[in-house]
Amino acid sequence: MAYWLMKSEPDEVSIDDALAQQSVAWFGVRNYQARNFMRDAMRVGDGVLFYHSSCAEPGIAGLAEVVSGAYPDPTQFDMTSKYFDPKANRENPRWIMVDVKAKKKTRLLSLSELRACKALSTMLVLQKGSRLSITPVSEMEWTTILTLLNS
DNA sequence: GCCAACGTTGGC
DNA sequence: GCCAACGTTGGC
Repeated sequence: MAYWLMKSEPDEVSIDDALAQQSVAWFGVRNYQARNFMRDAMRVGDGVLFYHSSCAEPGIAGLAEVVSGAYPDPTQFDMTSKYFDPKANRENPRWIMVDVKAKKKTRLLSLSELRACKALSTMLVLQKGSRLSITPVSEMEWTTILTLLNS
């Protein structure tokens, strides 16, 4: 059992949008490191911190769970999609995704609050210049965040 | 909209 | 394999 932080732009898929669906297909990841995390390390049942990025109030907005293994992201083949990749082909897909099920909306644990918590200073998402949309979260970080959410 | 930081591309 | 140029991310 591992833990992850996954960024979503609430204008595209917010925690409310995700809760309204049975599960959310995490399409659109176009970074090899993030892809490799999904492909090589994620397992069904892993815990997910649902993070709102590129918005007025960035931060953790909910809890979710990985509910599928990795499979090809169809938007790479869709010429009308902004995620279309001309170098991808069906025989050898470049980009994959997983399905994520939102479990609950939490209070907004803002970026500033995360930064203020010393126990969370190791979080990859808080490192200077970090842009990865999917990052592993340690068990200690996960536990600390659950505690913060209940306080 | 700005801009720092990072990732990717492609010529050499 | 190097590295300049370009594109993207994402907080502010």
